[in-house]
Amino acid sequence: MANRRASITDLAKTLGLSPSTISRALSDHDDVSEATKARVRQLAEELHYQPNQLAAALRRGRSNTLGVLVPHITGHFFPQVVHGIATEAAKLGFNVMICQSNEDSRQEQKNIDLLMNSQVEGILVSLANTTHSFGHFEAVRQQNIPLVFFDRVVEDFSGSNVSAVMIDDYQGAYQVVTHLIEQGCTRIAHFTGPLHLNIHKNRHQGYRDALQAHGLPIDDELIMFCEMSQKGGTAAMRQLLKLPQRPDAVFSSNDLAAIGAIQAVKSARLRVPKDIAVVGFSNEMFTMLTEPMLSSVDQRCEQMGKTAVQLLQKMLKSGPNRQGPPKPIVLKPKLLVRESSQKR
Amino acid sequence: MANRRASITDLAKTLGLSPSTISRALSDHDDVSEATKARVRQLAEELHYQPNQLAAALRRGRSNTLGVLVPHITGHFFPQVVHGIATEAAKLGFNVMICQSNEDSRQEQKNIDLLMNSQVEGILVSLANTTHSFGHFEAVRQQNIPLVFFDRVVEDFSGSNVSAVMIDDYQGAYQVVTHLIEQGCTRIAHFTGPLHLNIHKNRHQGYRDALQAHGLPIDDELIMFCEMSQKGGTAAMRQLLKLPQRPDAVFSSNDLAAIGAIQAVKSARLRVPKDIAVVGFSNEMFTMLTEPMLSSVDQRCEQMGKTAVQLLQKMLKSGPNRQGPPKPIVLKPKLLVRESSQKR
DNA sequence: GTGAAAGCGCTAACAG
DNA sequence: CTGTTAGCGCTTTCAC
Repeated sequence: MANRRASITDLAKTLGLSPSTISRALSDHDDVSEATKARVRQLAEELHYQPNQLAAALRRGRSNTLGVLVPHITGHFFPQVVHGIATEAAKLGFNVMICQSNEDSRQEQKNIDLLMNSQVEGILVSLANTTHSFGHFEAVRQQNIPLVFFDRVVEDFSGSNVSAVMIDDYQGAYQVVTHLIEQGCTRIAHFTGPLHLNIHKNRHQGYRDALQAHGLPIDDELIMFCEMSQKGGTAAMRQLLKLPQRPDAVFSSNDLAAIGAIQAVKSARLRVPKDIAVVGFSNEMFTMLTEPMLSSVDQRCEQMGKTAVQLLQKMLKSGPNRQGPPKPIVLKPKLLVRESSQKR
Repeated sequence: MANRRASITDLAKTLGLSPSTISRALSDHDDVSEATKARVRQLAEELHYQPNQLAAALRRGRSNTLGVLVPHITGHFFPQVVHGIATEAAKLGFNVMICQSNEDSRQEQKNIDLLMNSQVEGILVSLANTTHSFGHFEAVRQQNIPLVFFDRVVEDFSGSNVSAVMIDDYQGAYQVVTHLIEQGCTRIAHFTGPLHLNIHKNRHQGYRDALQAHGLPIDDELIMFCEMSQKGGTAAMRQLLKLPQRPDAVFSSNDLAAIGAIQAVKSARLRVPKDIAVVGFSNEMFTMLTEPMLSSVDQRCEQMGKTAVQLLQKMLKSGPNRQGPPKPIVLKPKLLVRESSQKR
């Protein structure tokens, strides 16, 4: 019963015209008479004609589709970025095909192949955290398909059609610590995850440099390598509270651990921010819900998605023969000061 | 410089074989000799041959792609569902094309067209909240493209290839209220949004029926039509606390308003759950972060996505000529009792 | 202003 | 086991 859709050939036959004319009329080509266009359009309407993008794409060699590959679509960050990507892509007239690597390098590779097979015109990728070799991007580079890494990028993978969008974690951390110092804090602790991950490395460096720039010592005692979860934050804070001289502030590399810290402070009958100020990182939705509300750093997730698409389009437009690869774009993060770090 | 990809024709020429043989070899067809297959595969490997899905899809008449249309990819619910969809689709060998309606009926319509033009094999939709007419789904139905609505469904839109996946809001609400009653609560308030929205209507009805089933009166004073935000919840709670006889529990139709209620209770120097028990709805991530942790109802978002894809595949397999439309699937929600509603 | 013809890359029926 | 042929639906020269 499959009601086959009307094709250009069908329209052509019905109107006694040639397929070429129909095609031209539908794409509002200049050299088709208005009269003909009108007839064609009307019949198309009547028959609910739907152009077959597959065929058009095949013929044109352009699919009008962008490929997106993210580790997953859960949590806070990736959905937001994907939202930014989808929105911007739609605005520029691209379709979007989305794949998840599930943090698995093997799946990442398969999905890259899949996207290339699907003839996407460009690819946006955030790396799986298990990815350490980049052979699968070699093919993309060779085919000169524009490739934009975002957030989790390959630093030493360049090419005339490869670029990246990141957020300046260093800068964000630096701002946080400066802000805490301005609030009068002098013993500022830092919660961080493993430093082989870029985000932690950079945030940590921002922390150190900001302290030094303001003439404050770096006290290893105050640097906690902890699991960046609520529990991890609570545990780390408990330990800090046992120090002979406890800290007067905590900068946590994410919001979850910051919340954990706040809870530990509270249950030790101390107050945030009076006794200990706390700042997180990422501006998760729940930062507005805690008591006190948590200061944090906004990562401009949506902006990142949007920027990545724009960058891709720029590469698409200029073609691969421009002067050198496009410069990576580094977004400025935004410190949001809320109750948890405002002493007065 | 665009390094054109190797095509089947290229392989054929190089090996002195016909395209058909190459095609068959690559798809591991039975009637190609192992020797030939080996040669073909090796050359394909060497040349980094990538099959052109567009061409294959056009020829086969099957694109292997599912279309997804959601209001947006933000917040908690939709990203989760999309994640479920993407994961299950990948498992079943489908690509996924994702569009956002931005809660706009007009965009919804355009995106439906887009998906159909892209020759998707099936469509998964959650309606924009501004959609009140359904003409744009008419075309989908006529073309017999399997269509699955999820969460926000069209109730009176049926067809041999149309179905739906929902969650049983009524049941969830009923469970909540029963649980509160079992905790000894007798004056249970309800925060709800406008009742023309299905989710609110059903949750509200579950509330009423559970009260009645346990012989408790329905007190209009305790039913608060409020903005379902944190602020809205706080405001509503403040009002309730002014009543001569205040409630001993609140069932909020979402988590955000529930958090607001908790904050109001706390700042009135009353205790949750001792004085007033609170339960939300949706099991947002932040329910684990509040003090006390918020009891809520899990909507099985990922499961919903997964189920929707499975349902779609079933329709795809059985074809449009089965006996009647597939039955809508109603998922059972899961009450999660946490601190905010446990009296002992 | 319109038509004829060719072909994007692949697959499937049919023939040997 | 392999090749020939035809064509999915569309666009785009090139003619008229």
